[in-house]
Amino acid sequence: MGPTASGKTSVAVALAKTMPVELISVDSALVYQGMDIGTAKPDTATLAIAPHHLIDVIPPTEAYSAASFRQNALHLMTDIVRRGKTPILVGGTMLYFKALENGLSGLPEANDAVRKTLDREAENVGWPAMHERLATIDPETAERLKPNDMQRIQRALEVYEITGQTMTALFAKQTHEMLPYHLLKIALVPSDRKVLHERIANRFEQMLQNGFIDEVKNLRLKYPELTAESTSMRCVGYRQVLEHLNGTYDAKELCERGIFATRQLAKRQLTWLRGMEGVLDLDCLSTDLNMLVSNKVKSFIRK
RNA sequence: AGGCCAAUAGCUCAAUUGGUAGAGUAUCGGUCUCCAAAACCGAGGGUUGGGGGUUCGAAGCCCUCUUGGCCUG
Repeated sequence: MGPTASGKTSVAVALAKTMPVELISVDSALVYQGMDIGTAKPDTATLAIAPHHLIDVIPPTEAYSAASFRQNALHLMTDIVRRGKTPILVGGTMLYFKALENGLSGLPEANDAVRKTLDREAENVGWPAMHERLATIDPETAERLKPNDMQRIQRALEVYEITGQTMTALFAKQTHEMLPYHLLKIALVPSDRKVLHERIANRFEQMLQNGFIDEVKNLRLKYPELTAESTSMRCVGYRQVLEHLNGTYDAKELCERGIFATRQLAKRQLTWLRGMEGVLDLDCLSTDLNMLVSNKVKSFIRK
């Protein structure tokens, strides 16, 4: 685990070269086909040497989710273990890690039609009013949600709409199933945030030079139904490129905003990592990082 | 060289025109159970370009300096 631009891929590839492991990507953006430059997806040469599961699994017009990830990852892990290898989960989508480890309480899956209906209602009355409505249905959930937290209010209402039961009731019912694996949790965190910020800036500028804007243009041509609201187009960088293409701001501002958005992403990822139990923190700026990780993993596998 | 205009938070800009400086954004911190590279919440930050003056009181008036822009020569 680690924030964006912490060097997870290179560590994972180094591991894959020297150990009987298989890599599973834990990344909500790498799942999209055709989104390569802006997601800093490992290139084909790298993927040939060190294959990653769960990369390029859906077109950008579709939506992935924590639940899909958990399901896919569990199947893959079973297969990998059967082949006598150790699964290595590499990525920065912390909700996916959490969903994998703790399960998801058997809530109903997302329902596009229900969400659209709720969206339309909210457009008229506003989310605070929807929040008030949730308070009459499921006061406990409403209590922990802010009136503007549209995504979670919508989810809570959606759950009720589909099952007729409140989220609170469903949480109480379901005991989380244990994950049948021993986990070694390693986080790559920077000892100096400034250095990570520099890396982020350099990497984003590089992406622009490598044709990031053209990548987005081509995606729009190939999938005319893509909009700014599409889950895939809400990814860091893609959103900003779209806004730039729509004329909201110039190239210089695109670069700035892309960097800001990436820094904010990294910050949120670090917040997750700080709150996680039993995580081994390693400095991603350390020069012998590969060796450090490799030693930890080796001794873990031996055990 | 002379004239005019501007200078306020890291950045872009407000301040009923003399009553004691606020927004957006950035930064920092946090929340997170099927969109999570998402969505949301909170915090810090300015001796108002420098110096002097007028006034009970100056971001706003006067003088001067500095910097930037425009105009004339």
